[in-house]
Amino acid sequence: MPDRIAPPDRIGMLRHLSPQQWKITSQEFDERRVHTAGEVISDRGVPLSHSLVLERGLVGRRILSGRQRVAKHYLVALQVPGDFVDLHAYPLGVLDHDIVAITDVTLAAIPHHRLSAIMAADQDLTRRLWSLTLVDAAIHRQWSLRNGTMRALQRVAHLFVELITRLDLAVGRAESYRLDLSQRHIGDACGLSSVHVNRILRDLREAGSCTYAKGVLVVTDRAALVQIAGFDDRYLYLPRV
Amino acid sequence: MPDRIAPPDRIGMLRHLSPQQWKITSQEFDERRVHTAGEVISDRGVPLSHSLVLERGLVGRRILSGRQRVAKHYLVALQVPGDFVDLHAYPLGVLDHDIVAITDVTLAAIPHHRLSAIMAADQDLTRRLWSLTLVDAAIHRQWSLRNGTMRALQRVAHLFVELITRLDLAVGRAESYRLDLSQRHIGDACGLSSVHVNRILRDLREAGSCTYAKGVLVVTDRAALVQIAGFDDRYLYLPRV
DNA sequence: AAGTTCCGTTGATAATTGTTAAGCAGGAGG
DNA sequence: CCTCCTGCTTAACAATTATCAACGGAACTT
Repeated sequence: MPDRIAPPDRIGMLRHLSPQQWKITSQEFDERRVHTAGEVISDRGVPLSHSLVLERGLVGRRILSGRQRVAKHYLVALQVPGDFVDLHAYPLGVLDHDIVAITDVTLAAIPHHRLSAIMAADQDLTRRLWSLTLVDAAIHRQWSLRNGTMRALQRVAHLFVELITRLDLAVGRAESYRLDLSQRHIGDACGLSSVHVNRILRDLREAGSCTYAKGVLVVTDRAALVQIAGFDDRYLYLPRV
Repeated sequence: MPDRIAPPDRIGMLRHLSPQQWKITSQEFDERRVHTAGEVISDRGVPLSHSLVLERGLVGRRILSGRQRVAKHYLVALQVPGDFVDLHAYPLGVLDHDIVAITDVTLAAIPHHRLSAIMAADQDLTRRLWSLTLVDAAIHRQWSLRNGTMRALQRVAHLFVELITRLDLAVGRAESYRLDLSQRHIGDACGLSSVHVNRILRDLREAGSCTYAKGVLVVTDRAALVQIAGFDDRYLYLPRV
C-alpha cells in the first residue's frame, strides 16, 4: 500500500485530463513539498525520480547563460498552479535547466514508476500527459518569438497577458494579480535589463493599461493590454472548461 | 494489409529508438512526400492525420508574427534529416505554426492511428517517441535563451554550431555544410534583420571562424566558432551512437 | 542603531541593431 | 536578348536598449 497525501485539485491545465483520469492520477502523489521564494527546487543534470505539480505560487525554469564571472540568469518558462513543472523529466530522465521557486510555493510529487503504472493501463491518459508537455513546448515557441521579434513594450505586455490568461484558468479571473516577480525577473524572462523593464512599466502605467508595483499587477485596461501585446491565446491550447 | 513504402533509415535523432523499435515503426510509413524549396508543407490550425520524418533537406517551423501588412516570418525551429518534424501533432491534433520546406525535401509519413497501434504494444517505444518531442522543446528553450540573451554575433555562431552538430549526427561530420538558408532565413531564426546578418557573416569570415556563401557553411576554425557561440551540447540529448 | 544588501528609480552615455536606400549579380521567364 | 525579380552587399542614419552611476527605501543582520 503506497504512501499517500491529500490529492491535488484538478485546476488549470490539469483540466486537460478527464475527472476520472485525474482521480486515478492524483491518488498516486506521495509527497507534498514546500519551498520559500528564491529556493532552488532542482538543479540541471540531476536524475529525477518524481515529477511535480504546482499547487500554489509561481515557479520558474532557469538557465544560467554563459559562464560569466557574474552568473546571468534567464527564465525559459514560468509555471502557474495546475501545471506539471517537470513532467518532461519523466521521459527524459534529467533536465537541461534549473527549477526555482519565484514565490513561496507548494508542490505535490508523483513518482515516475507510478506514472508508468497508470499510463500502462490507459493509453488516452498517456496521450494527454504527453500533450501537457507539448503545450509547454508551444509556450516556449511563443517566448522565443516574443523575445526574438518584439520590442520591449510589447514583450512585457505579452508576458503579462499570457500570465493572467493562465492564472484566470487556474485561480479565477480578477483585475489584480499577485505575481511577486521582481523587475529583474521580468527582465530575465523578456531578455531585457531590469533598468529598461522599469522604464517600460512606467510607460504601461502612463498609457493606462496596467500598473505593476510590489509584485502586484493591476490590469486597468485589459483590452488595451491585449492590443499592445498582439495576443492570441491559441498557442496555449486552453482546455474548454 | 496496409500500404507501405521503403522504410526511412535510422539516422540522426531516430537513434533514440532501438534498432528493433525503429524496424517496427518504420514499416508503418505509408507515404513519401517531396516538396520543393519554399513550399508550405502544412498550415497552422489544420488537423493532421499523419506525422512526418525528414529524410533529406531542411525544414522550418514558422510563425507569422503580428498581422502587419507585410507578413513578417519568424522561424521557431529547423529540422534536419532524422527528425520527426511534427510528431507533436500526434498528441495535440493541430499545430500552432506552419511547416515549410527550406530546401527541396523528402519526407516519409506515418498515420497517427498506426502510431497508436504500435505504441499500445510497447510502452518503452512510447516513452522514446515522447522524448523526441521533448528534445525539440529543449531546443526551443535554447533558441529562446539565444535570442533573449546573446548579441548578434554569438546568436549566429550558436545557430551554426547547433546545426552542424545535429547534421554531424544525421549525415556525418564534414567541414562544409550545404544549409541553403538565405541570410533572411538566418535572421528569421535569430531575431535579426537580414542586413545585420550580412554584417555578422562578414565579421565571422574576417575573424577566420567560418564563411557562409551561396547557402554553404564552411567551418574554417571549429574551435573558435564553438568558443564564440559558448556552445554546450547537453541540451540536444544526443543519442550515444 | 548602524551597516548591509536588494530592489526600484532616474539620468547620462554608449553600444547595438534596425531601417532606408542604392547598386549589383544572377536566375527565371517573357 | 531583355526584364523582372530575389538575394547579397554596403553606407548613412535613426531607434532601441544596455551600461554605468547615483540615490532612496525597505528588510534584514549585527
